[in-house]
Amino acid sequence: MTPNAPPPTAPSTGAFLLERLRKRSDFLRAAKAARAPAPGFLLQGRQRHADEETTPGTIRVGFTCSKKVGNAVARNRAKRRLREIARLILPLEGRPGWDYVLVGRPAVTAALPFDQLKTDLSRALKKVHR
RNA sequence: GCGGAGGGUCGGAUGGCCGCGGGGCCCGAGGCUCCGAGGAAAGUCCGGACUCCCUGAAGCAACGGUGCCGGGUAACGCCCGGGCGGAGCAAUCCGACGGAAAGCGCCACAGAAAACAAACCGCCGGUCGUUCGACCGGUAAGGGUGAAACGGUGGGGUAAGAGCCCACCGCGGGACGGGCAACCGGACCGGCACGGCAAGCCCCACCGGGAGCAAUGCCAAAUAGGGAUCUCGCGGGGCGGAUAACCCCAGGGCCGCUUCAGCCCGAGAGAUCCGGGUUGGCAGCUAAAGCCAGCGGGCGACCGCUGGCAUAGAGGAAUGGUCAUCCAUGGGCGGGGCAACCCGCCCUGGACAAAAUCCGGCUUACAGACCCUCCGCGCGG
RNA sequence: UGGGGUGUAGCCAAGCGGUAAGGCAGCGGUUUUUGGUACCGUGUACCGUAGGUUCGAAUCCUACCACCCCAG
Repeated sequence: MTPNAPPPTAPSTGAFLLERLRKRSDFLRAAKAARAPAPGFLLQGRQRHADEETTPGTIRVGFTCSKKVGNAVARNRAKRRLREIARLILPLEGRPGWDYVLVGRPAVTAALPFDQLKTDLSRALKKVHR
């Protein structure tokens, strides 16, 4: 009964520390950089400059769900799902020294199957890294 | 049983794996353990608590709000009870419900006339006149217009009419009685005088300083123009040796105005101290006019006493992701049964809406389930 | 958290108690060989939604909805 049941995909080791974006200016800088649309969300990403006062080698990530996504319940749910895929995928496939921003979309971010969101994030990351 | 009225409660459950915020413990990387959204957390429409700002008190003015009466409350525009008006057979529900004889304003079109009495067609009398009619006077019953036309119906009366007179109804006043009051009843009197709109201005009564937890306080870091305190000094006159003390007279400023009280300034110089905006951290920050139970008072809102409980505190903002089973819901298939329905399997899939300083209300949204009380009709006893 | 504003035809809009201007666009016509221009004519409004006040509401009042802006 237990032969499959692989270990969970979450990296318990924490190869790279995830940090949260908190300043508006960081979000604005990320918005001007490369972007990769996905069915359930929009990914923005960029490599930080050396002169920015951040701990190098960390991956930073932010989440945005505007009023277009819906009311507070819908926005919170979309942000939680985005946060969850970021927690599962970014430590494995993200690049240290980069900032990422995930933007929620109305209806679909909360409705798509969870596995599809994860594979979409992997694909979008490859696109942004080019 | 059918139909209806009012009120209340709940608003998925359990578990596995991986996570999030906060508290506590372990020496630490890290681990263990406990707690972690709502009845509306919402809209931000009212009322407060709490902070900071503003010389104080009284009166006036302005502005804003409330608006039948009484009570409850920290307070309210909320709640309870009562009155009045309206809807309903009823339970019950609804009502911005003070004042139009303080004043101003408005009432389109139609109509003779729209608020103060008047008179277009009429009706009646008189004069003139061949008829049609003209003029003078009386009248407001009839006609027509309008949302609204100056009491209604009947009778008497009259030249024709009219509260001119009478009866009933309406209206106004009202001794007296009931009620804390709103208000209710009302002998009797008046003969009709008083159109509507105050969610038009307004009048009356009552209430109200301003800003808001991004308030405000503290700490640390890095940088330029300002303020506070103290000392010296400071208008005119009197007294005096005196820039001292005391007294008198002035000037300016401090709440929108006035009065009273009070305070400050009034030549500058020196010394000391502080602030402002930026970034980060800490506090404010969760014990709340709190919740539950019992007893007592009150028609009730609610109040009092006793006992018990400790119940989210984030800060680009935690309370989740995913899977399984069950429950509610909807659908399909099969079986049993006359039927209502029952059993099994499969699929579907969970109302509204998420704390942001806290509390009392209001308003709005809400799949479904359950409970209590009452009313009408039918049937049975 | 607090404050302010807007909503009228497909678009821009006036009107603030008495039955909804104007312009652009649209449609039809005249002029032109045709198109454009010019001229003439014409349709289109539950006045954001729902109640209320009033004889009468786009206008006044109340609640709600949507959008926009401002301050710390």
